[in-house]
Amino acid sequence: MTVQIKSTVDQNRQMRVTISDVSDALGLTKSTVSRAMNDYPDISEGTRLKVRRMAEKMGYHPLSHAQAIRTGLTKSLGLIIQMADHDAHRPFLAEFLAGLSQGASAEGWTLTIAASDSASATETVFNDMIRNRKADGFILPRAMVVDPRVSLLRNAGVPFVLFGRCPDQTGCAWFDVLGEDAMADAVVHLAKLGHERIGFINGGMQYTYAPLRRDGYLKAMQAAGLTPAVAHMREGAVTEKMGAAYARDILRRPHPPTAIVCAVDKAALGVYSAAAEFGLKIGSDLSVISYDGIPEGAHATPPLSTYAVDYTASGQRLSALLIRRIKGEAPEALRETVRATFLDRGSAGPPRLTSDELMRKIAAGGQGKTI
Amino acid sequence: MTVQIKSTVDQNRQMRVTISDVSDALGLTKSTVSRAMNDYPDISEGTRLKVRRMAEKMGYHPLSHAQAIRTGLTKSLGLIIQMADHDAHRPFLAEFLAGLSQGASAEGWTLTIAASDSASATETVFNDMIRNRKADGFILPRAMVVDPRVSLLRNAGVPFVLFGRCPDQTGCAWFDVLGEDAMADAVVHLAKLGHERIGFINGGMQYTYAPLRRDGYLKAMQAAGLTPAVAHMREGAVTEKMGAAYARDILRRPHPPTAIVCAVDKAALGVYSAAAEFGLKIGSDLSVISYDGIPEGAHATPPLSTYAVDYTASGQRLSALLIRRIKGEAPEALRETVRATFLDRGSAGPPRLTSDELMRKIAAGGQGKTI
DNA sequence: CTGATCTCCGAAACCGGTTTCGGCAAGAGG
DNA sequence: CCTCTTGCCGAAACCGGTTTCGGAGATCAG
Repeated sequence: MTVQIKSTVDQNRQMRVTISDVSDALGLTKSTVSRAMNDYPDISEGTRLKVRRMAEKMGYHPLSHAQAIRTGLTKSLGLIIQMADHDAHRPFLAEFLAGLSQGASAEGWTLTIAASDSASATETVFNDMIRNRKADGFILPRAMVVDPRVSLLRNAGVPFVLFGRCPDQTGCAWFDVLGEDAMADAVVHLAKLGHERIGFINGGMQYTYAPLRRDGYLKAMQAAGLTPAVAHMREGAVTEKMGAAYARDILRRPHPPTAIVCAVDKAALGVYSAAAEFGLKIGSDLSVISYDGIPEGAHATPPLSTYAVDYTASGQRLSALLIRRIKGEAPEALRETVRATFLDRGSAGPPRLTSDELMRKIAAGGQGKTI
Repeated sequence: MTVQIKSTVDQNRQMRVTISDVSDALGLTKSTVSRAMNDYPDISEGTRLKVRRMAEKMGYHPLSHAQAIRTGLTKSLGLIIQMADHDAHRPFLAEFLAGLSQGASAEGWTLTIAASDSASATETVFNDMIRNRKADGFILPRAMVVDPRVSLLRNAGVPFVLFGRCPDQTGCAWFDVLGEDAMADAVVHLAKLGHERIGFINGGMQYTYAPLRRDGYLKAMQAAGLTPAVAHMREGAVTEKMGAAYARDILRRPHPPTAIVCAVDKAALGVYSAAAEFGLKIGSDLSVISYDGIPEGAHATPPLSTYAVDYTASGQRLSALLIRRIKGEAPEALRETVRATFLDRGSAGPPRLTSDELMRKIAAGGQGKTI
């Protein structure tokens, strides 16, 4: 039974070149080679080079598990996927993972992942991975306003990097996309087109991005001399269904907006279907600008104008930052933000209808579609 | 700089209970404890129990990295995500990963993942992970008719498990869902409803599931006394767009089918849009039964009747099988298949139109929608 | 009662690295 | 010329486990 495995292991064992192979080839000791590889100061430049070259030539890569038992570092990054989360980010999971893994393997690190169904399970999984040294640090996707993961890790003294910013910044490193700038740009864009009543549908308020995007929207409205109407603002839409419900709600108000900014693409697609119910044409009767860059947006009619996030690149940066964090850099030095890129695709145009025309159309369309 | 990390490691180090702690507590040696934990035959039942109990009580879990340097086994499963693949399986990635990670952690193993953009990159990534012992075995999603991953791993003597069956079965363990049975059931179901002309749109022919599902369709057609028409069969549709194109193509033929079986949900959604173009009502003018169980199917109108796959459960089984494979069980003993579960949701009903009526409707609808 | 066999465990080597300690030789200073 | 550093490296311990080897004590056959 075990024979088969043994032979496999032996095969690989023969193939592998160990530190002793390198030291023997050079007439040095293991310790010298080790220190040369790890840039110890008490190794002369000459031997450091000799060792490096020989290691390269022989194809020597130190076995991370062997290093781990002494150093305590596995050279692996941990990611825990919370299945309880709504699937708003699922479409990007593959890209995100690819980015993370690329960023990790660029430095010779690996990505270890686990999943959990509930918040309490998440805690267990974290503790388990920490205790058994499955990962040297963690990537925390979707920073939350109250984030139990942060307190747990901060508390345990384990390095981590957030995807998204953090209210209590102490000890937090992060990477984030400036959603507030995107929302502000969207308002400016729409204002330039001539829109005056611009609505806003925000995403999940438990995430830190939501208040930021709302502030971006509000600031830009004020800067453009427009008054944001409470009647035109909603929050908590992370699915198409919720987006549609909020859009219907907003559009039925007395002086409906001619444009709606969405914090999340899924919600924007909901706006599309609400508009369809009312017989409104997106891009002329009602303009929409959104945020995320999900593939479905490109296939909608008209294609959704949106501020797209590069999730692959984000993953890469997060891995890079986390590795530096694990290596000891201060969290304050490990905070990066980038701007989303605007994809102007046709769901935003100059307003065509007056307030009254819009109201009439909505009233008429709304009747036909009452469920 | 390093101080912070050191303290962290030290903290964890204090917390961890090592094998020596256990052996000291019992007045035994490390070697005895080790053998007791690993069920060596030369340990008496009494001490084995004493050791086990003390280990449990003290919370001792052997450090997998420490074991790895002697045994060569990391206790981690590898998964390489091919980004070049079309995104037909992306919606399930999260569920699949959750299943894999659950199956792994149930045995105290972990899941290490990497991504690659191209087929050649995949080979590099595999070799890298094998050489550096990042994983003891691999899960290969989406078995292909000609699968370079299989030859690579077979060749390197590294254990693996396929998601999907394999033409050259030597040394292959697998888990698969019986797509052929689902396709056959779909045909039977439609035939019972009264359909006689049933079309078939297959998925990507590079995957092993495609020929299987086609055979399932063909066999059931013959068994039902129906003649499958070449004009009503297409293959290679893995996206909504392709499904729509093929459906248009099939429906424009002289005697169009009253029902279409799809090997992939995405393609079925394409059939929906093609039907809409022709003014055909799904579920009455045109029936559709598909396979996969993607969430979008439930939200389509009418909801898509489909044979759903439980990707979480599949992942769990795959992990379990791979672990047993790594532990030395013969691949022949590690082959499992399950049936998909039919979700009868309303996209399949009795045929309403005669062949001529259908043709007329299609001809009329087709003109209005020419692009 | 003795010798052979079997059970069960301890001692020590080992896996592949890292890290501490100490010492040799060359260079600096007096 | 002699001492004191300093630079550089080897020897050996160590990390947390596994595995080989051998031997003490119990059991059994003669």
